[in-house]
Amino acid sequence: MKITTWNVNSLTARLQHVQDWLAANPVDVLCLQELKLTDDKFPLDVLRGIGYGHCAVFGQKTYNGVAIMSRTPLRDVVKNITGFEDDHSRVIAATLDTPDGALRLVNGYFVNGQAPGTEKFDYKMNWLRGLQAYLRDEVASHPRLVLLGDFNIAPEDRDSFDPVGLAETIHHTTQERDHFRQLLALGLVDSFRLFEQPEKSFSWWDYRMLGYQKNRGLRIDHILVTEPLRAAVKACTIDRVPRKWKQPSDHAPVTVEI
DNA sequence: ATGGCGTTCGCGGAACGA
Repeated sequence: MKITTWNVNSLTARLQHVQDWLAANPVDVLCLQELKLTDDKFPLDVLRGIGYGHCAVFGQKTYNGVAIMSRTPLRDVVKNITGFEDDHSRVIAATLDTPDGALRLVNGYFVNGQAPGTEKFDYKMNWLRGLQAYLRDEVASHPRLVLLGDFNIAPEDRDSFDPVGLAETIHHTTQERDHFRQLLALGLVDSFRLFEQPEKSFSWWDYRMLGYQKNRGLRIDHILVTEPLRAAVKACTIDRVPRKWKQPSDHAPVTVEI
């Protein structure tokens, strides 16, 4: 079972890349962030045509928007964070039935937060508090749970190309990293760090300043799994190939094999 | 670096991203 997270930075602009990537990487589930389209514009016919006919979609015009695309049926879809009022479409959860039992998927496009001291950063902190409370309940009721998406947090110094120069800036602040650790404390593990990984492994690179070419990136897209799944995780990899394509998303897809 | 680059909306340039 392969499950992928990918911030596509507009599904409209990236639909061909999604199709091309899935043709080469026929994963079981693809979780998308930053759809930047409303539900009625979601290209279900195209995706059904390439084998992903089971889609849970939570779109929004221009900004945000998340979806779970699956080869097999999804059930018990929940949109946004239960108990946290939010105007943005940032979270969608669904259950996938597998031969090994039910798998709860929680796909999130975490708040960016702009910079510490701004209203957007305060929103990020409140949002993270809401997510944590929600996930405490979700983890309790779903032993086999995967939390994945664009976290907009570089959890450790090794997840940034410039941890010294960018210390305490957005994605690197102590407050954001505390929130990441608190998610782990709910009983989740960062699947990427279960394996030996190349140094300077990142999932996002700035479009500007030759960010990708110089590997000036951050690892901010993550796949966390609950403890009962830990032993079942076979691999977690970042695919930099589509970042080299023409007009790419600034994020790379991250895949876990369970 | 207050930059750059890309997407959206909409038709100029602002908002937003990270």
